[in-house]
Amino acid sequence: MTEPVPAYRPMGGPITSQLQRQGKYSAKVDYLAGLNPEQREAVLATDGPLLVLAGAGTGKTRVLITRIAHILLESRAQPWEILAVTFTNKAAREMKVRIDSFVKPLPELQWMGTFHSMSAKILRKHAELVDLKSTFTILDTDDQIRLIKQLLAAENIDEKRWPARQFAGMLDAWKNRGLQPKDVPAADSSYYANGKGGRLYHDYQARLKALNAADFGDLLLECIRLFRENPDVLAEYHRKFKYMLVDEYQDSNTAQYLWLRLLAQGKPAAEANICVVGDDDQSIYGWRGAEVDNILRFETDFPGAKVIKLERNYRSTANILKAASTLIAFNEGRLGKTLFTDVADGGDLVSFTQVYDSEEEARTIGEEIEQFQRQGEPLNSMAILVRASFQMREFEERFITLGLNYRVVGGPRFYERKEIRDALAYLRLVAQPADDLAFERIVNVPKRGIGDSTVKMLMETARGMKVPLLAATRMLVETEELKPKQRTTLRALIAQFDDWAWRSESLKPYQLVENILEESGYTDMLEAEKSVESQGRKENLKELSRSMEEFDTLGGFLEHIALVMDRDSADASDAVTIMTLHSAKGLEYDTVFLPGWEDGTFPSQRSMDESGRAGLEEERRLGYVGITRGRKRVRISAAQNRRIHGLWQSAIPSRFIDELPPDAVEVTDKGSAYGGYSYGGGAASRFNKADPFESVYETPGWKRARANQESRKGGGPLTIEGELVARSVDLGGESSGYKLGERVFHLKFGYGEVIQIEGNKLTIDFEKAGTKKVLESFIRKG
DNA sequence: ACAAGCACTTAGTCC
DNA sequence: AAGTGCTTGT
Repeated sequence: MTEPVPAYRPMGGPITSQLQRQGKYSAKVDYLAGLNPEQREAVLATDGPLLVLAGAGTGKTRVLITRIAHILLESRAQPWEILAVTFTNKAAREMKVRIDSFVKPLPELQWMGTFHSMSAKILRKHAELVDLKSTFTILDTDDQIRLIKQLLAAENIDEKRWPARQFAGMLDAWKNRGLQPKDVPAADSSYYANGKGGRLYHDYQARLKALNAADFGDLLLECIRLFRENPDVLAEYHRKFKYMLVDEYQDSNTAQYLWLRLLAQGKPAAEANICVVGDDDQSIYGWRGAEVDNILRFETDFPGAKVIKLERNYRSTANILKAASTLIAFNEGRLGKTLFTDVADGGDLVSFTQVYDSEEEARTIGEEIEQFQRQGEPLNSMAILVRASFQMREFEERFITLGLNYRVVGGPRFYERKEIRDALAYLRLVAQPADDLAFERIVNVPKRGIGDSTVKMLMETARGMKVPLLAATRMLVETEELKPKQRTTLRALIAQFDDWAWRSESLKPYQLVENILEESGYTDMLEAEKSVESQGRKENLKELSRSMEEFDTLGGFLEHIALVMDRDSADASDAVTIMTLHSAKGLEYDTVFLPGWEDGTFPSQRSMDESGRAGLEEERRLGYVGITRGRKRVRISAAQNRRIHGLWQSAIPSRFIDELPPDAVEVTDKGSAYGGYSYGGGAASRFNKADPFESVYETPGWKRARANQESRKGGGPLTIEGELVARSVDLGGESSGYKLGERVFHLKFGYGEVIQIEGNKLTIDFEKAGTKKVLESFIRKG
């Protein structure tokens, strides 16, 4: 394994220019120096399949980058012949930047990016082979939901009983598993809306084609279909990609796995130049369909694959590593890596603090941050990592009062704001006249007097003539069918769009959007509002236009926003970072705060309810990810009281606290003075057998999950049975389960008497609350 | 066509 | 506590 190290190539001089002329690269530094033997081996083993199991902070990214640099410097491949897939755009961007410090000239790695963006790129080239045009729109979750709602309405499916979100979730799961409509198992497809699930999927796909659109899942799925149905296209990419690298392989789902395998098939499995890097202990996307099994079976898929483990941690102190290792050891079925460090000094103990409520938590952390700041620590070296984004607000509010500079990563998203989405809808419709979802969104924004009935007429015409809404409108305004007022309005709107489309050829995207906002009356609408909010909206739109300046084409910009939903990445100011544990993966900070370690919040109750033990283990890995982000200091806290859905709930510290090693953790309890739950034995309390939550698997959530699983095993598709029962309860209509004059009880309004029945809606004269119209499902017999 | 008011829901993590 | 979507009133 000690292969000879290539000689250091000096920079500058005639050699470099000669290399450059040949399209070759030279090293800026001795890039192999400083790598440990395992890392070096992982860099040099360029040919044949390679699995790198890299624990947190073991220099995984460095290995990937050095490996790419090595391939380029050895002239084994050109930049465009290297496919490097990451899971986040952040990771891709970071790698591009870091490669700059190794190699010159800066190679243009056009095939480095997320699975989704690489797939989109391939799909645009061959769109017509999967019934799309190369200008297809990428739908986000919001568009997806609206589309599903339309389908549900068309099928007369009650959206109350069968929420669109639920179907979106199922669609997502199918697509993550690489299933086309025809592949969906019968049990799955019969689950939703009394067996309409499968057909809805089919209809949904048909609608996407009509809209010339693809959702996130399609980007991969349609790419897979493209490869399968067009061997010649696939062969083209086999020839193209000489080396493939995959980061965070433990997070790949089945569709991504299939996608990769198709691309790797250009050579016999044992000769495929594919390198995957991952850490089973950091698998935190199971809910998104990630299959840890992918990493476990790599050696089977690629026989003779070399496996290299990276276990030497360069990031954290011994105490932090000990805390993380002890916690993760509670999981079963690991590949079993053990992180170690050479540094003798253990460093600061990991701290655990209990506070009274989330407000005090924000206050305490704010004070600590200010203290570190006074000691000369830059704010950039500190981060607060939360389980769920609703926890962020409290910190933001506190930091605003303190005047503490902070930055939120992946919080309330810029591109999901209403005004931004409106502006984007205008742009989408200009770029893509078949984008009916965009048309519907803006046809009456700002208000033009185009109401539901007019829109309905447009939609009927569009459906009848099988053309997009914009085209249907274009025709309708030439007839007598519309009322004069609407006809004039729509005719003007069409003319505007034609004009914008024309101008989009010559104007830069940011100029176009400014014109559109001005001419559509959107800016005037905000002016007229005069509210504090509308001021902020105008600011956001300016920000949008600014962020568009770097784009030369409208299509390029729209692609960017669909796939790259992160914002102000270029903010250079010194600020504390607030983000979720999920988006923190791959990052590191000197000081890391981990608030909200309360049972139910973290580990999340829903995760445990839905996925039982597997869910709990994924939460534990999330904890492991959180702790291992810290270089010098990790400060965990838990609130005794937290407000959830506007109600105060008391909470006990996370069970994970009990799984931390007592000798690496220091416990300070700020909350006990207020009474309430008093935390007993510090990190050592896991030895206290009297603790009712001592066993992880006896908590209410776990019991519930287990009960669910039992019933599932019980036989037959649980879902059909469950549904049939539910339906027989209220076949609704006139045969409501209630009679006029009957005494009933409502959770919120108390007792009352039924005075009118319309289907599942009952009018009830409540004793205290007066007469209300209430859904049947919210009352019970009194 | 649109605004206001009300009942009911919602807050899990991301490309 | 804040947001959605439905119903009612203008």
